[in-house]
Amino acid sequence: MTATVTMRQIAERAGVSIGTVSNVINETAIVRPKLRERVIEAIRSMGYQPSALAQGLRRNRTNMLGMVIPDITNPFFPGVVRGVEDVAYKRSFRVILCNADNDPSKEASYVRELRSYHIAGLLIIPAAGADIAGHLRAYASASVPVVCIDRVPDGWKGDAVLVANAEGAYLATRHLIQMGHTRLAVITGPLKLTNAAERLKGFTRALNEARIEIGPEFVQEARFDTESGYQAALRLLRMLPRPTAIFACNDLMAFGVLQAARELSLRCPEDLSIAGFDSLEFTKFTDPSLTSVYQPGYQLGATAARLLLQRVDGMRFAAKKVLLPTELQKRNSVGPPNAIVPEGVGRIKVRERSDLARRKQQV
Amino acid sequence: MTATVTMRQIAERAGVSIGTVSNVINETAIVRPKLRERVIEAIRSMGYQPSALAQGLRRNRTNMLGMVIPDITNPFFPGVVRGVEDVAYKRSFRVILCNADNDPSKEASYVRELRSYHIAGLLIIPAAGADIAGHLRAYASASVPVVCIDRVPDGWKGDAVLVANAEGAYLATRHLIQMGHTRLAVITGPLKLTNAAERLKGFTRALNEARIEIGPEFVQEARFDTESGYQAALRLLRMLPRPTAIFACNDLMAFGVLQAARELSLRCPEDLSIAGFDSLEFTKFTDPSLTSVYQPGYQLGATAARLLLQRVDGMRFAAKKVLLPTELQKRNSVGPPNAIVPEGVGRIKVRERSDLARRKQQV
DNA sequence: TTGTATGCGTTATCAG
DNA sequence: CTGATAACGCATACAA
Repeated sequence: MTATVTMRQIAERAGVSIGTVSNVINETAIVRPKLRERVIEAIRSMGYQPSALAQGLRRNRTNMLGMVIPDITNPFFPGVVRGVEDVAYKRSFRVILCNADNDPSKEASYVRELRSYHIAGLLIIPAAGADIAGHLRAYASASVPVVCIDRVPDGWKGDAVLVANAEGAYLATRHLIQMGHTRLAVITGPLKLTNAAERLKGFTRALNEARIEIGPEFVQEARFDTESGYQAALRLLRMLPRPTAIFACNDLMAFGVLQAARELSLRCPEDLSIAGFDSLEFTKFTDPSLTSVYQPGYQLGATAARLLLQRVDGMRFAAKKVLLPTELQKRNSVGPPNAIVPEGVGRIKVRERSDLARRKQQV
Repeated sequence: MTATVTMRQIAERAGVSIGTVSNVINETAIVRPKLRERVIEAIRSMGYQPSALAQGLRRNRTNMLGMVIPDITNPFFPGVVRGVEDVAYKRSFRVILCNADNDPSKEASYVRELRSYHIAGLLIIPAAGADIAGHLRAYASASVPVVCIDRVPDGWKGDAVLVANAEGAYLATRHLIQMGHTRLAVITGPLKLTNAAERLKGFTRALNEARIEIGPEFVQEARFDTESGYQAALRLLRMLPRPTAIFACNDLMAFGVLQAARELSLRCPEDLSIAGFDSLEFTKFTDPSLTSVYQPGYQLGATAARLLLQRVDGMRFAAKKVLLPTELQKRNSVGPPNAIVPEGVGRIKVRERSDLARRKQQV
């Protein structure tokens, strides 16, 4: 039942006024060294810690950042969260993490509610089909900055940090084409998401450049998770003729494709080439290891947090749209169609450095 | 520059006193229907939302839960966090997520600081070597409940939700022994962590029961990450005679073993059997798929959150130590030593249901 | 049943 | 430089 120690008690102990204590703590005025010492000593000995609540109420702003994400169990997001948190921590900001669970109403409720905490800023990876832009503008009009990550809701004109989705998808698709594939299929994410739409664009551009045409049934929309990727792959692989290569627009769905291929006894890459997007740590351990487009999750979060904190610091500049590069990482799930794997194209044996270590170094 | 709307404005708009508004919101007194309607209408039309800060300050408690974890990018933890968050959300509690980064001082600083937010309760997965029990007791003496998850710091006598670590390790080891292995090695987590120590105990017990003795060099301590697992595996696999089976005390380290084996051109399971712990979603996609001890991460978090909220609700009972069951999941990384894989023991082909779906269903 | 007034722990403004 | 004192937005005891 230790009562929390307040400024008042510090003031009494140090024999000064409460205002002086505040001045010492916030260096908001010069305090005579003698008093200053006494105050500091009192704070130390009594283990005083300012109430973040009272501070927030008074200052009308806290040191909390809100972060709303679709689902922390999607393995792409932890890295993003970590990037945010590391940057925030260094600047003494804390993160309230909210899983919108891909549910627009839950997302809206989080976004609305976070305002009541007087957060200093909001980071959001918008859910599919969410009509959230209005809520976000409410922040702007209360001068609480918002930065969108990874995707952008309809009608969003503010800051955003994204990756080169179209470019990455283009590279992956071109790679498949260069390996000789012409019957290519794609499994997209929910096309309402800007990143999913962009990836499809990249895929299509590569096809157009190579003058390859595919039927609409070779474009399957799924939900960025393993299960829906698996289902989509089953649909594709039961078609006749079936595709010789599938570009899955994220790794989870690519895993689903892997699983479907395995069940249908299709060898990868001999019978089916698979490329993914994300290049998660695990892609190098799958059977076969997965060729995938790397996107810098940690950097995405860290960059967004830095941008947000600039706004929090009051910096004014035109809405920024930061685009982080993607990069095709070739592994073993892609090969020529229906052919013996040529010498040297097969197993790639690399000792990769831990991605996290690499990413953190770049912060 | 929309000023936030306060109770006072609602009161004016509805033509009542601020106290009445409060009474309507909190149902803390019966309000005449007519006034009540006016207040509710005012709240709706003005988009009023109570300040969580002011409420917290006044009530001396918020609806935030603190959650301190070692590192969200360790793929075991997101499920735990998700379990916590789902339970918390349903009860209208929010989660402040803190990555201690396996750094005891960062952990301590988070734990100390969270108090200043007047959180309703604290959930913590303690870091290795952290002398945090004292800080946690400070919560108890301020009657803020604390529940430890997955591990327990030295000297912790309070609530905890753990898994049957020793039992799981015992099962995995016995399985290896039953396959005929006698030169078994183990790669443990940091032995200061109770869960790591428990897993080693289970391993040892299985060995003792089978009257198998191994040299101390076959017990390698690592850090629960892929890299340290990889290094430990290299040390083990360069020994003569080398182990025919390695039990890695979590899946990340098992992936490291897989990588080391691959580099040394050892076939798994023919030349080396590998068992892990966690049974992450990905274990079924690795090459070969990984035999591993499943621990219910989502349930771990959900259970801990429920226990914590009972305390938050003021329930009094003796400190509880909840033990969730573990379960050996056999896949393809374990086989008999130096032998042809017998018929039927080899490839396992199952269409497993998504773990997340299963876990959520159990909430 | 409703209104008024006080205080939660700070910060910030002003006299002194 | 330092000490009172008034908010910040809300809950609550008490008066009406």
